[in-house]
Amino acid sequence: MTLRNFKSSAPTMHSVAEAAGVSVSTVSRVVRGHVDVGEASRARVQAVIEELGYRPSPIARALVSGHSMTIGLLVSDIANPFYPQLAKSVERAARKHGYALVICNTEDDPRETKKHVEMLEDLRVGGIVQASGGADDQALLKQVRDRVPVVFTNRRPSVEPSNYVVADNAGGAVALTEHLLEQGHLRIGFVAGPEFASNAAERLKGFRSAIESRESRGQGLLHAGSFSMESGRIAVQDWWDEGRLPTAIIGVNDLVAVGVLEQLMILGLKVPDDVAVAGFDDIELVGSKLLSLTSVRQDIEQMGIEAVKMLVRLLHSESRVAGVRKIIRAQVIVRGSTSYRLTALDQIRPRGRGVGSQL
Amino acid sequence: MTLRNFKSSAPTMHSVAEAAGVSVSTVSRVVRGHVDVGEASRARVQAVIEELGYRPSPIARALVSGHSMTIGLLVSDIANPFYPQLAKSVERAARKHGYALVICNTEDDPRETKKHVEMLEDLRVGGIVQASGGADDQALLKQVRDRVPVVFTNRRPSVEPSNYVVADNAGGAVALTEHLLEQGHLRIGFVAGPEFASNAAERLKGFRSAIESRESRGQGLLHAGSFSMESGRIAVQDWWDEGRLPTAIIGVNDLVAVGVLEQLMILGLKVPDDVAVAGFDDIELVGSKLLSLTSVRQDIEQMGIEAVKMLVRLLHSESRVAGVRKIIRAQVIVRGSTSYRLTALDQIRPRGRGVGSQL
DNA sequence: GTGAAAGCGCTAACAT
DNA sequence: ATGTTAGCGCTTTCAC
Repeated sequence: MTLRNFKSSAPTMHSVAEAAGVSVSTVSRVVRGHVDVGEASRARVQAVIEELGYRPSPIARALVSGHSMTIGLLVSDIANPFYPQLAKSVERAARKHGYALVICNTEDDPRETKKHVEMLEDLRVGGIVQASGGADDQALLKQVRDRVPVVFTNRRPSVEPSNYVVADNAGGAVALTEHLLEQGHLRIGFVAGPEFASNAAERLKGFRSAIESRESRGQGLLHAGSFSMESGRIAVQDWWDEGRLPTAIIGVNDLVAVGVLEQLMILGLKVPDDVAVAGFDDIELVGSKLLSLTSVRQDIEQMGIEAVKMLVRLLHSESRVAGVRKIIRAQVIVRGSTSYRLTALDQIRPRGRGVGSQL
Repeated sequence: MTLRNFKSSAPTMHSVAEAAGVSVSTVSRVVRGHVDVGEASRARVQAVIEELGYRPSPIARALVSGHSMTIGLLVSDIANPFYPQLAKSVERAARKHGYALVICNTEDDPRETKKHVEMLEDLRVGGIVQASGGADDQALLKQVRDRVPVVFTNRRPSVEPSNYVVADNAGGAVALTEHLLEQGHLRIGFVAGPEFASNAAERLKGFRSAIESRESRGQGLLHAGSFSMESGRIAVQDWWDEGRLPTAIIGVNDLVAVGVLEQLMILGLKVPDDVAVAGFDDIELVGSKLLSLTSVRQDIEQMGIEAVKMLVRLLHSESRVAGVRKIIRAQVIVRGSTSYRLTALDQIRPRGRGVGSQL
């Protein structure tokens, strides 16, 4: 009834304790589900918590414990459709484990990465999922030392030992290239990605090895590029200008492949009749009949789930094990862009070791 | 040199103070750029900070100040291409003001929204950008009371007074419909979105008013739907089955329009010859020559920037003003899907009051 | 089983 | 201009 008892701010542990007639430590125990609490107290505290609508402060918790229940996700470009799909999965999985997600755009710039990681450290994140690693993987690990566990995904890290979950990019590329060879293509073009991105490198490697295998009589053409549509368009135009357009073109990812499709259309060429086209990732869009793009599918959702699972396991294991890896299967989804026999009916060609060694 | 001085953890304000031979308050003043600090001390402290690589703890700051330098962004579905574009812009703008961004997926579910907002409150975010408001706008404002400023965007909130920055959806819809009418279309279909989404409602309203204007001799057809491709496909199929397919179809957003395109293709119909198609948002993808979709562009980047700007202004103004609004111009980007005279050359038809009253 | 007390890294009076 | 002190809301010994 006193005037000074005016505080209308959010209930704290203190106010709960007061209202329940116990000490804050008891409330703390109840909140954390500790065992050493009498039934009577527990019930009373629970009731008060309910009544007051008390919610523990994650900030205070983070300050004292050194951990916020947060995970950081590093992506090069959230506007690239692949990443939102991954982010969605990671967010879901993280939340299932009680973690909130902070997404950071690195733009594949080491300085940006560094700044973001500093911020994540300051936020006392429980762990970091790096989905767009590159040349600075080493620096990242050095920066966080053993303070924050890191799981790489999408792109295999360039440093060992490290924890990662990536798709069998090379295997997928081999399967895809073989599919194209089987279709009778002899001149196959590959629009590559940036060299610092290991997924791009592995896809290229798989392509090369398939082309160079002794059963193959195919010839490979290469064009440098990035992960953008623009990159695909440029490659096609260049090849066209040089008068040596391949009869089949692989984009290092679906965005590039879409760029390829676009430029081919502009040139008045038919897909797959004149040129077959395929990509990687099987992002949602390209499965549409409008594009009907053959693509190497990596289960993006599974990748996100596994990455979080790995991170959480790392978090809970006191020993800072490093070197946990998991390989996700990659399978070729054959669609109209590489096979004109296909109309409504798409085929699936499984592939990849899909083993997942677990140290 | 003592053994116990082993602590290798991150430098704190305390350790900086010690090393610089001053008190923590002085360090705090230096860090915050306070004026009342002697040149000598300031220099010494700066040097030590540099040397130790000290970074202030945002968590401790948040605990004492009640604010983390964070902004929450609520979106219905991060995998919908519109939102990553918005998120990117919001993140950039937020960071420019020193804020980090936390993205939350509400799935247009009030319960999810509520839970996420609770989390954001507990995180002591400086403000919230709600990009997917709906029936629960009222509840959201009630939940945060005056604790956290909220700016609505994309969808105009259903409650007044409130702060928002949205596009001139109705105006854009009118302009788009008029464009279709000018093209000679008399039966125009509109695939609507969920009723709780005001942007969808306003687009429909604009469509209706254009159709019903006295100059128009057009007839409007309506099909209920959501914001998904599926929604567009179903509408087309239904109309087709009923034998009353319009000669022009507007999707409530680009995703729906793409679904429309897809189903038309499956039915073997030509765009724009048999049916013209248009959408809203002008997301990056649909500008591609592959789709060449006519769309009502709202400057997504500008929308994000303005939303953050508004939020920051709200944050800095002690008075909790409510009722700040801004309307973004909407313009019809005419492409091949509604005009077969167009090939490489796209036209722009500006529209919208584009005023932006500013209370 | 429960409480008292120290302290996480800061900011903000209030001294001086 | 600078130092001292009291918290912010919690967890965590350590007593009892």
